[in-house]
Amino acid sequence: MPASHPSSLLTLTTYLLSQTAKIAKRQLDAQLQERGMRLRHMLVLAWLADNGSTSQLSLATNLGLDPSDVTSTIDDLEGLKLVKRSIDPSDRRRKLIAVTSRGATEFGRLQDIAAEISDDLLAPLSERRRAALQADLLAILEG
Amino acid sequence: MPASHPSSLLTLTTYLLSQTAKIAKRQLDAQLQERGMRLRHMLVLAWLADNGSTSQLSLATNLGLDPSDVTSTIDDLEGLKLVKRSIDPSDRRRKLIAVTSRGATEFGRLQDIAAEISDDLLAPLSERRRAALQADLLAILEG
DNA sequence: CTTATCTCAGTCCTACTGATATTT
DNA sequence: CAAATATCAGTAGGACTGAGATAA
Repeated sequence: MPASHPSSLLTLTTYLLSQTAKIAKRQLDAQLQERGMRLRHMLVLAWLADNGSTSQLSLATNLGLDPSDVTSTIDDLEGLKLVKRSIDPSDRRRKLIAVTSRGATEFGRLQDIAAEISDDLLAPLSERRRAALQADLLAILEG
Repeated sequence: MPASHPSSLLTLTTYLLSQTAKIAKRQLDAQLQERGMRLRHMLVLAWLADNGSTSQLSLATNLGLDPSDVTSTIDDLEGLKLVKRSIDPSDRRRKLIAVTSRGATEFGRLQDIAAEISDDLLAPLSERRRAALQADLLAILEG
């Protein structure tokens, strides 16, 4: 965490983006760590919650993770009883990863935690500006 | 680079922040790499351009870098003839780091490059919205 | 036989730690 | 002697690579 910022970078929106993102990331990481997880574990849970069971490879490609990292991430989540591996009957090379009910409620908590961190961070902005920020970032990501 | 995003995270502003920041970071990193640098080298150049000569430790604390990393970063910059070390006469433990004239012009180029990346990324937004985004992010960082 | 999926061991790179030299 | 600054060697951890195992 920088104690100050080079003022010639403060006009650079991308610098500001990186700095604010870093703050949010750290806070969420800290919370996740207390639960034996990291960002990628939450990413996987989110994907599964949204899209249902999928193979590990599809998790890797969709989430931009390395397949070998997915293996260990699923290992961890399975150890926490948050997901479950099962062999895809239609292609027995694949393992279908599914969230357990415990995993679903845990992901719900993680969402709450993340939303709270987000709210805290955005506290200096009015409701209206938060919505605008949200929309703008989405537009950038899609652009 | 994720091929898609878990839709339940798209409502999370901090997630969007992280994703957009990641894109910008990658692009800048790629440009810097072609010049034998990384983000921290640019950070150091920016700080020195703004604040004049300082010790390595002050660079470390102000920029949130590890002192041992500052050593190697300055080594690199010195190798590129962009900065110069000299012993602080008033405290001979300290080394004062100063940008060379070549370092100053190089930092100018880096600013241009970074501004271009920033502009490209923000292209989907109107001028007005970009200004608002800029202001909002600053407000968050100060908050 | 070739390809796809998952796993694992090993490698590379980065960040950090601890120790040292020098000066205050 | 104790504290501050810079350096460097070593360590720990993460990300990625390549090869192996199983199945299609």
